[in-house]
Amino acid sequence: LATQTTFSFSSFFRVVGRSPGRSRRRRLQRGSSSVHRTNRPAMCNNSGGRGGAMAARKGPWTENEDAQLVWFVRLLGERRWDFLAQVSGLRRTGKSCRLRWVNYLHPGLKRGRITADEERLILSLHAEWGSRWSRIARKLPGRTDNEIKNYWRTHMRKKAQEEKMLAKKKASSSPSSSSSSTTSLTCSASPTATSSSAATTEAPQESTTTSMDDEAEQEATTSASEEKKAEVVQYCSAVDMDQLWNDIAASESYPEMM
DNA sequence: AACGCTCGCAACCGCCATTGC
DNA sequence: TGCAATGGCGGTTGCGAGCGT
Repeated sequence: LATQTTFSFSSFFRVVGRSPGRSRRRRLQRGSSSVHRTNRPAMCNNSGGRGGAMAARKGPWTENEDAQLVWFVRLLGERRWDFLAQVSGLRRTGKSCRLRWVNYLHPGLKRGRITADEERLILSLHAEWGSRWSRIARKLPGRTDNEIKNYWRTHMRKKAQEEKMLAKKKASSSPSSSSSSTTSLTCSASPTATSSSAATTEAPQESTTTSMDDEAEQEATTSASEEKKAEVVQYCSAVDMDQLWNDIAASESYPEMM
């Protein structure tokens, strides 16, 4: 069980002591097979990796993982995701941590349905920029590129279906049909957008898919990691975070000190 | 109640640009 | 200047909920 500790205090200082950024580590995600295309809770090997590095977890995030990630992001800031993933003890890749934070945990996120205004904006921006989702997302505060992308896919699917229907109708009816029928679809509010007030409501934190293994494991390790967290807090609160990063940067000059 | 279908969304993958040694 | 690490981005997948039959 000791090897499965959710937070490794010693590794924190070991890593802080050396370079948090550029470890001579092989890329985690490259070259991994596409077999694991699943959201199921699963442990899956990374290709390569440091000596003794644990396999990165995949699948849905648990509440504990979320809490841990939030805690460490607040501590270290929204940067150096790979480092954060290492020191947090989360058995996730930096990419995964970043994604989770950006798409789900970020405090500025607006939950709820896309409003009619937002939809109009998305449509116009998409017409202008195409599938530049992150760019579009920047124009919609509180919305993520993933969210907009998903919305657009659904929207376009609907649109495609409706246009198919219209085309069928046209084909079956006389050729002299009315002309304005198709255009109303693109820029009007979708049926879903009518309840625009829903956007402001705080979505309940999902507690969904915590597997039995996870629960048992987390229960066993939570208290221990809490203690360790407290120690880290003590360490980190004693130092200004900029100071901390400066220290880390300075330590990078002596990578083999540890 | 059981089944199948659709939708919404979280999370993954691979590619690529950037950064730093 | 080249290479490796990292992060950002767009595309894709699969699960679960909701709904109709």
